[in-house]
Amino acid sequence: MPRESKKARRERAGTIYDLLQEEYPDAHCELDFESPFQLAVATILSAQTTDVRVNETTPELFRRYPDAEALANAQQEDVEEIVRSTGFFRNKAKNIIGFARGLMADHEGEVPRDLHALTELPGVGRKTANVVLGNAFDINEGVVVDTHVKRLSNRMRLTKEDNPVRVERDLVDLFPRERWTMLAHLLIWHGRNVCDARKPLCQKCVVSHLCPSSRV
DNA sequence: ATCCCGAGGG
DNA sequence: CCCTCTGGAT
Repeated sequence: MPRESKKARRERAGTIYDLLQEEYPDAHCELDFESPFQLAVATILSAQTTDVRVNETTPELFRRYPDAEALANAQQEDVEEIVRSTGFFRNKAKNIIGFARGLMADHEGEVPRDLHALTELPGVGRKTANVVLGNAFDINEGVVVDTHVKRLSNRMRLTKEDNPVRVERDLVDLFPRERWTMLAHLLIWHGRNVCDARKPLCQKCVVSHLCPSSRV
């Protein structure tokens, strides 16, 4: 089996995208939010946790701390109690308060529409920044690479990299910019519903014929 | 590389 | 019990 050419991989990637979009026409960000600030906070909380669990904690969190000014003045113990069930709760409470204070100090309480400015803020890495830019501002700055995107990209051999930054570099090279945000949603939905981490349901997978890891 | 750290599934 | 869930900081 010869090494797949760049052109062939781009075509395969495009077909995978089309089939997944057909399968998940309503794929979207499943975190509940009403502002860029709320999406950023919810995304920080979503580390190593299901979005369902995040959505259980954020109504109370945003009721008490609806914006950066309120959260910047919060007591850490109060925030810890609200976000406890998301795991890593001490770090997450510290991070979202630090994030709010950073917004107040450097951005007049508003979330910047800039990847570098975002990643300078406490608790915000490249993944979180890409989520905010793509889903709060409709800016296709990069591809969100989370645990699902990394796993599926490797299984489908859209990349051979393990480092998330390198995975993203391969993905932005394979897909046109206007597809970057939706690509992550499609891979995440497929990862949750079919291409499970432990027991992938290759029999139910609409792209199994394009996947080198398929066991069908 | 390691720490943070909760909940649900198999 | 072990693994996984939209990671980031040190």
